[in-house]
Amino acid sequence: MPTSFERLVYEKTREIPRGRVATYGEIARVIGRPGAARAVGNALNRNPHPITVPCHRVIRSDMHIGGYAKGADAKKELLIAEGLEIRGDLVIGVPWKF
DNA sequence: GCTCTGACGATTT
DNA sequence: GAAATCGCCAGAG
Repeated sequence: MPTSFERLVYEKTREIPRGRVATYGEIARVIGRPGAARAVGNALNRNPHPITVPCHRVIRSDMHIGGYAKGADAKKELLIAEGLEIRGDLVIGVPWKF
């Protein structure tokens, strides 16, 4: 069951519009836990709402693809399908500002 | 480019 | 319940 911390993570992640991306650090910051980027990744890793939470739009602060529960490759495809460009492990996109 | 260390919350032991 | 371990990380060296 989701904790309050996880709920906040999912809530913010859901606000990311199609074609935009956000970083783990950004999310950690807006939910009031700056520096807890790892905890955010942990929450998304056990994403209990794969349908409503587009966790594939969350990438690393250096614009790298990072990881993905279903495989980084699938994450790339999803981002490409939303109109983003991926070069190697780099995501060429506009970071979403909460 | 890589490796090491730090920081945070969840899970496991 | 406390300590150890893990994770889709971040920043410095």
